[in-house]
Amino acid sequence: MARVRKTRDALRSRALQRYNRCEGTISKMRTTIKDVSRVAGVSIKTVSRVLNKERYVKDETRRRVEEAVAALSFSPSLAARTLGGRRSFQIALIYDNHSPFYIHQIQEGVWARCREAGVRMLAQPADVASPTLAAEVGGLIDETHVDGIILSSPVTDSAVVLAELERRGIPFVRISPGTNHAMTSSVFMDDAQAADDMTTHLINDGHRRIGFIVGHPNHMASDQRLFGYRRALDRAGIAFEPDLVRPGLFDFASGTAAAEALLDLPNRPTAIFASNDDMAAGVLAVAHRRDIAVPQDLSVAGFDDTELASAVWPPLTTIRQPTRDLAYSAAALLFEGEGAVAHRRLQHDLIVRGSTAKRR
Amino acid sequence: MARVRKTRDALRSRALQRYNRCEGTISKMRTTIKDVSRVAGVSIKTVSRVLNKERYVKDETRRRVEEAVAALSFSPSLAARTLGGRRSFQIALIYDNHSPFYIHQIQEGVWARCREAGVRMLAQPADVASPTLAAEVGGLIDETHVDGIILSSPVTDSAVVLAELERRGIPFVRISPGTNHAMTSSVFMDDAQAADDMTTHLINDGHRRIGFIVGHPNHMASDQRLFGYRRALDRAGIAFEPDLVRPGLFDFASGTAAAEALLDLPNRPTAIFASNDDMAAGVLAVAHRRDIAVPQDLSVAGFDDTELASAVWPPLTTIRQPTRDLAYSAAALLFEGEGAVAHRRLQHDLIVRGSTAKRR
DNA sequence: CTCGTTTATGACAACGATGTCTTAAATGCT
DNA sequence: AGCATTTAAGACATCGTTGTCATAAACGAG
Repeated sequence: MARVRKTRDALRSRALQRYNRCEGTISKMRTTIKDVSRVAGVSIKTVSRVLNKERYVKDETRRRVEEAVAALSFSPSLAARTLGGRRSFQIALIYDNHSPFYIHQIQEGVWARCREAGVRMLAQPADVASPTLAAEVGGLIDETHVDGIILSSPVTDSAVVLAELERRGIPFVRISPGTNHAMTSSVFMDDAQAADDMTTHLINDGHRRIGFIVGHPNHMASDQRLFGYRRALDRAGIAFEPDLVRPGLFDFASGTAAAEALLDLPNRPTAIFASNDDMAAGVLAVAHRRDIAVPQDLSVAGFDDTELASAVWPPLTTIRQPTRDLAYSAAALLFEGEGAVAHRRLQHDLIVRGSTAKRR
Repeated sequence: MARVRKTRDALRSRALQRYNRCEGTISKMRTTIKDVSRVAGVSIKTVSRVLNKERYVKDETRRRVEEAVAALSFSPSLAARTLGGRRSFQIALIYDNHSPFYIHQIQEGVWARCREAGVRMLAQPADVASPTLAAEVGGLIDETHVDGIILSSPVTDSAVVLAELERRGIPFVRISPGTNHAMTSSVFMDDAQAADDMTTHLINDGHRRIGFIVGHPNHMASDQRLFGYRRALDRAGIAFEPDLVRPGLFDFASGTAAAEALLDLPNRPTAIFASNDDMAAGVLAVAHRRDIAVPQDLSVAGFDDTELASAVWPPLTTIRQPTRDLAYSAAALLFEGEGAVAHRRLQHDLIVRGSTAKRR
């Protein structure tokens, strides 16, 4: 007998379970669009229309739905919207950068614009050197269905990542890319011009022997800044001396190492221009240690104008890179871009503080 | 006639559309579990079992499925898993902290543990002062179905947020909470003891007049550190002087302001202990500006051992707060905790660098 | 050898939205 | 008034997984 009724019993038990789940106990079920539709007295599709600000909803109906949404403090499930619809309301920010200050500003800028758009930002650290990077990015896209991607340097210039994104046809914007500027959407500043400006400033202060600390080789901006430094020297008719240029990695330690080398030179420079603030802070530390007065005996300049620049002594003359605004604009481009390739250049500023002075 | 066949025509057209979408053109459709099941020659449910490492799958079958997954480089849709299942494979990290470096370490730690667990981390900035904070957190949970939440100070001590989380019964772990320690899971260090250690170190160096800069009033850790400072003074039999204690906000600017006030005192302190590194950097700047030699004429101590501590001159004597490890442990607790309340205390270290010395 | 377990797998509903199609009502035009 | 068009709203399939249940095969004990 038991066997004969198996199916029917199963159905009954299923209904019972549902009953228990829904009404038998204090319900822990989530609030769904169905609840809203019931309260507002319309179909779920109409609620969906209101949620998505679609046309063809009577003002009166819209009002009723909005009231119901507020009354239930309903937030639609992103998972369901993603699965059913064509948008995921999420974008990813991919970065591989070891300056916490820089990353903080990038995150802040992207996040601010996402918030305005009602879109969630997925912050995704990465490793440009990893052989599986492209696969990871692909996996990220498959898993999350993100609507778009923002790349921060140096991921901006990873050929495999760019190829993966192109292949999938997913919209993306690059922040301060170094390569193939024209082919994809990007926001950037003129790194070469900025470095040129700073170098020129030092030259105008009477410096002739200006040390330069290059940035991380993974970052294309490093080349640009070196290029600007050389261009300014050329224009001023100052011969380029390879000895005055030292490699760095954008971090404090490499800044100190480079500074040691530069200050060990028999004919040492009267000014040192580091490709970012962290390394400039390293230069300051070495100068202090050697009792070289800054700026009297040595001018020191940085680049980026991160919080660090104002937190050291003396505060750094530096280039204000509009990092947060670059990030904000990148997100804006993604949302407004409609898939078209677009570019946005932002202005930099030369910030003169106490770490540089006229040569004595 | 047209009317009579409406339904049938509709069905036909629907089938046609499906045909076009699936096979008519170069397919841009995502790879799904269905594709994997076809390649592996099993049902989708079996693929699901392999994906979730469930029991009752033959080794041979498991192997075949894994091969298919690899061959198609398949990544399951998080949206679908979330909707269909009971987990979302996502947790949220909520913070409101204005020290970029601190946040960076927190993010890094949580992210590292999430990566190991195959879970995505949603970094969510917030504003503890916002009246809508609880609603925003609730909305976040509804939207994303996160499996758990990690709170970083000072959100750790927002009563409305805690109430919202309790009400929903969602697992959460607090990093360095200030209140109700025992009632919820948390990871922390002993802020009072750490401040006591540092103060004692300064006392042992012969200092008697020790200035103290309090942290941001929103952070409970600020009180703890002040408490530790007083406790050490008491034990050493040094009278507490209210004039030597100044308010701060955990940022560079408030550090300089407090330092100015302290160094303006007729009988100025021979050491200043700031509640974090940013403010200690502010003290260093003021000392430099006034030509007060550090550490000869003034010892300066910080707290946190952020990157900043080693990037200023002289490098700061400070407390190494295991920020990254706290964050990592918080995530670990969330994953292993099984809903039970648990705690983890991590050790701090006193890091002696060049900014402090014996009193002359 | 038979019967109860354990192991292994599949069929099918469900999750909570959006997309497509249908239909009714309101509106505009002759 | 009659018809086409626009506006408004609902029915139902669908997205890609997991949960539940059913069931066949393999195994172990009597």
